[in-house]
Amino acid sequence: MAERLIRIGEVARGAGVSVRAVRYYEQQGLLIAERSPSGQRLYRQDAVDRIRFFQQMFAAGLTSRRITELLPCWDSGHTDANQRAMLRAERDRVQAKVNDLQAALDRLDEVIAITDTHL
Amino acid sequence: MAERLIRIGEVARGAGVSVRAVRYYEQQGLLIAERSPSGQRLYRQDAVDRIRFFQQMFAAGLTSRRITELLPCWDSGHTDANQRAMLRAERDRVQAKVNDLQAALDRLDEVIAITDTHL
DNA sequence: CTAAAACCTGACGTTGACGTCAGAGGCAAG
DNA sequence: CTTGCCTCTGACGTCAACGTCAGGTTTTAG
Repeated sequence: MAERLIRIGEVARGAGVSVRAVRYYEQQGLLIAERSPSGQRLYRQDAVDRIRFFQQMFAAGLTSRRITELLPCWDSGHTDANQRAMLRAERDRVQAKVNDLQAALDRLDEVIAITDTHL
Repeated sequence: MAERLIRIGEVARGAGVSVRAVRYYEQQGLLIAERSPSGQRLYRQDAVDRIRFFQQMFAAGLTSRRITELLPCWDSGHTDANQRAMLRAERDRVQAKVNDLQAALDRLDEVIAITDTHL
């Protein structure tokens, strides 16, 4: 059977983002949609997963520009030297951020422990 | 001996931030400075450590407003119920962020491993 | 058939932590 | 004394990922 296409509202609800966000992703070249004869955007089911993936990368601090540059790595599984360098750079950056956050978390836990002592 | 006071440039260099940033912290109520007769800001040595601490909290996603609300917890070691709730909320938020970042990191490592296979 | 709900394209507004520029004063060295 | 760096107070600019509003079309439910 032909693939069932869904409209933007369903995609947004499915991925837990706003309709505006989905349009924004298209504007940034992250997510291309087909169009119905009347001009409405039509998506395949996997658009939901792609958006969830975008959210994950956004949370990791990657910009939409960087994601567009790295999308072929996921879609084709192949990379050039430049993309590999970017991947490693982002990986290292995220790793450093995890370390920073963990340190901050420790300081928060520290003061929580101290103040709880005074109960 | 009386405490040696330093000017804003030295503070900024010591903490690795811009002079503008230090002024901004004062504007947000994070860091109060004495003033010289001519109006220049004068800081104690520990201002550098305080700024490093601010940077750590900023990196963890706390706003300057939230930090001002929680500063007494560090300065006095005492908290009220409201502050304890905020501390735990921030701790949980940071913990969740660490988890998200770790998941993103895993996905990056995943694609790096795959693309390295194709060398 | 009609009204509500969903969709469309601009386009301006928001938030936080600063960057940057303008114009003016302050401070140690030579 | 003047050169040059540091500091001051506004105040507007920046960036990213959307939020929000306006004004109009389309789809759907009854």
